[in-house]
Amino acid sequence: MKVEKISELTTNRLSIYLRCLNELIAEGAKTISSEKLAKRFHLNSAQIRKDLAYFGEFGVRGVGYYVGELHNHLTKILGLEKEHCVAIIGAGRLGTALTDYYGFSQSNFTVAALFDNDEEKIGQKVGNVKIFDIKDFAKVAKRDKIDVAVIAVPAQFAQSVLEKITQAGIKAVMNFAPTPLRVECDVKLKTVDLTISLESLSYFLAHSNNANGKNLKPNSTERRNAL
Amino acid sequence: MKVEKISELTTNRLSIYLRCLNELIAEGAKTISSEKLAKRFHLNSAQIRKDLAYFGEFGVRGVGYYVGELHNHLTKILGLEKEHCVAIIGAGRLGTALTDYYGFSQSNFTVAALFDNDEEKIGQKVGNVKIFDIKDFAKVAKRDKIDVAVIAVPAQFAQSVLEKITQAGIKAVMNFAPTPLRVECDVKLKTVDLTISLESLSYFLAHSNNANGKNLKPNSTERRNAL
DNA sequence: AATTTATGTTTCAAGTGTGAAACAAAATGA
DNA sequence: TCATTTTGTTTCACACTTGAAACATAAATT
Repeated sequence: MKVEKISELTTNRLSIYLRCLNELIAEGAKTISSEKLAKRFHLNSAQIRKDLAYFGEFGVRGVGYYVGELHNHLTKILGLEKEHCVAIIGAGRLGTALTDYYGFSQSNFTVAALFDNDEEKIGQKVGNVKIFDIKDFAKVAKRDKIDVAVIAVPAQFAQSVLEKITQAGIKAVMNFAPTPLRVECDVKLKTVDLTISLESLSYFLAHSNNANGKNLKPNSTERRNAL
Repeated sequence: MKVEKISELTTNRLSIYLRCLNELIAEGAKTISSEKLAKRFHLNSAQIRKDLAYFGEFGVRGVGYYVGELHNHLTKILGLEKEHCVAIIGAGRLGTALTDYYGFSQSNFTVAALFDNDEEKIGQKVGNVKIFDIKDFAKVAKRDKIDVAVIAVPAQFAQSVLEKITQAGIKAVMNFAPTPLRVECDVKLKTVDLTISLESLSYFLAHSNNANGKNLKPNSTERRNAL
């Protein structure tokens, strides 16, 4: 385990770099310099080098980075060389939608199980994924080697679901319930709050008078989100 | 239009406060002090007062805030007193899932139209929402008074879709395509990148050795996302 | 009228992230 | 061998957010 603390913004950028490399590989590029990478994908070359330098010396001075090699390094750094098994808790609209969301299947994340407390739903299937009783979470999670959980239940149940799954040993959780959750520090929680995002758009619409001229500078918080 | 620049983190917190007030209203509370609000919902009382003070004097010294009144103020500030009409571009899995996602219908956001370029899909319906040809976006958006667009198309088409909808006058866009997009400054773009979030979880799993003791301090970036 | 409560407002220190600049080191090519 | 390219690394200034502290102000209560 690396002891230096690496900012999440840094690791988010690693994801971006990996995507860029995928494009370059598809084009057959062999090497790329930080400068060219930055130019092409609207990034910052100094930051690319700094981000990568946290994890080792992957480049060759005078040459740049070997595309395939760097891709492998980033894949390893991000832990994407192994398959991750995902459980989705909540077999409602959002949960079932996420179950066959191409974004999961495309990458190294496989949805292995759905959970709900509705007896009508338990035992049914969404695509190939079976719906289990949330009471059996610990057992099923262990059996199916679940290492990532997605919370897609109504806000009022989210905290208790979170506690249940962390007690079962899950260390990585993505939360779609529009409520802040509290977790112990050895558990990683990512909350995706669509309500806040929508209301943020609404705020913008309410406070922008569309009279001012356009300009192309992207706004800074969006830049942070995007990179 | 307020001229002071208000941080997006501030407006995100306004959304949180609004949720808290909804709970309090449901319980029949009439007034609440910033201190009690903070204690109960794990917020910071000084920050609550500061955030609210950007927009006016809503509290009563010696009393606190009148719950219903503050709720109304926040609703207005966030522009949630009017209905917003949402168009979703991309009638794939994610797009159709979002279409009947309760999170949209519950609030003041109504999905008014779906768009796609697949002739098989055009003309069909998802729930009550009709799927239109993306070529007709400008026309339909004007007719149905669309003011928010959601991009749910594959990454490689996202930028061109974005340009099409901004040319039609849309000023608020939520992007689910896993790619950074460039917009003009008078357009608000929120990118929700589930891939980055997942890979961030993967990174955490790859770099945490689960040997260290637990502690309850929430990690700072999650706190920022949640509040 | 005096006390209490709690907001509105300002100020400040601490932490974090960004991006520019400078430069040594290493590899390539002429 | 020498010049060029580009990384790896350090340093610095700038900006932003947070949260604490201090205090005046206003309302309510005794």
